[in-house]
Amino acid sequence: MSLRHAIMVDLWREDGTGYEIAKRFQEGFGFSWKASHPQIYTELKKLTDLGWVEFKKVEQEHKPAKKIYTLTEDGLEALKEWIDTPVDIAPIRDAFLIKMAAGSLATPKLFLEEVRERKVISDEKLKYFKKIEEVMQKETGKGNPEVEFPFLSLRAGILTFEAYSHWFDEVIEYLEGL
Amino acid sequence: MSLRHAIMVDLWREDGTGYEIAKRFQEGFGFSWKASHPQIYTELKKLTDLGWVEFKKVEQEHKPAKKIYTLTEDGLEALKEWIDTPVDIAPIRDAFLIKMAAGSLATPKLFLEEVRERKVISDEKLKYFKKIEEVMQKETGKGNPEVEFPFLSLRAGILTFEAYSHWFDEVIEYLEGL
DNA sequence: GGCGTCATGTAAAAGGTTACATGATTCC
DNA sequence: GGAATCATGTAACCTTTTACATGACGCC
Repeated sequence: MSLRHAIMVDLWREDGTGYEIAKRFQEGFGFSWKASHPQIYTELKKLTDLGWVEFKKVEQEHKPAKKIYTLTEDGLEALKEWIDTPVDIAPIRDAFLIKMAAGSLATPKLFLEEVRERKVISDEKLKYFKKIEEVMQKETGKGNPEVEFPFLSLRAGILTFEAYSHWFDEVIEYLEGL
Repeated sequence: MSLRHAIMVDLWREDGTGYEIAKRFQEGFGFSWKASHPQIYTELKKLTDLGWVEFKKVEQEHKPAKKIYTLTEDGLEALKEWIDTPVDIAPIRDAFLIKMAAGSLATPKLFLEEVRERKVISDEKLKYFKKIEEVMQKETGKGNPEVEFPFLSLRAGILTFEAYSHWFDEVIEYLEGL
């Protein structure tokens, strides 16, 4: 049940509508979670029933009304409790690694194309992360845990995407030499 | 629907019972997929109905009868087709990264403990991967695609777990200095 | 006229986990 | 006596995705 807590952390950092949360999550939410909008609306309703979040309805002209959600005191307590409880290690489920293991069954040209595309996308993400890193390092509040922890979370993304980048190079080198 | 293809790749590499496939998958199946036994038995039934795998029933003394599954010709064709079709990039869903982003809400002692435990487990896995790597490098058939592709798949595991190892060091250094 | 953005949701289907069920053997 | 290994499966539940549904505005 980590979606619940991912939403709570997101709201803890900044209030927002379901729509805004969904947008942040589609881009990977601080590089750590992915979720779609129906999932988020459903979970926000459950969290409201629990009293862990609450919302203010805001009418808008020329736009549909929106609900701005906030984490409650109870929600913050529940979140702290969750953070102090160890979580399971995330299972690896990457279909591309299955394909790699059976790469000898692939049409080499198509496979090389897919690898190259992946490297481009992966490197773009890495570049984006590094840009954020730079901004964070210049930020006032350096040394402040509320800046340092998200920074470390970002570092996980940077280090893993750097690893991917090197891996793609190894794969491309092999495929080009075939 | 990657579980299906993960099972097919597994059977393509070596015939086996549902029980054996489940065992390999619990350990991460070549570091790329995780699945539980009810899921595998269910999928094997579907694959049998499709004619993509078949089994021989083998009676055993002092042990329950077992079904040894094999990939069929049709199954191999379907697998090749899948491999030539690009797959989506795997979403990141790591609850621990959520916790990291909100680490300032944690009880430092408990958090540091969890990170240290994770580093130990992660480094053990890395050591295990590196042992396999060594064995593979000495293997006859070096240069053979059926050895090289699984090797590259393993390399993905090694590079990402090395990245994790460095990341844990960064995190531990910060937490110890708090 | 169609697409993208803002903004909410419901419903059905697919994918995955956990609990239940059985039963013999071997090892501590 | 209890736990682990081998070997199969079903059923209930939870999680996630995809499709459906609505509606106004601005842009090309």
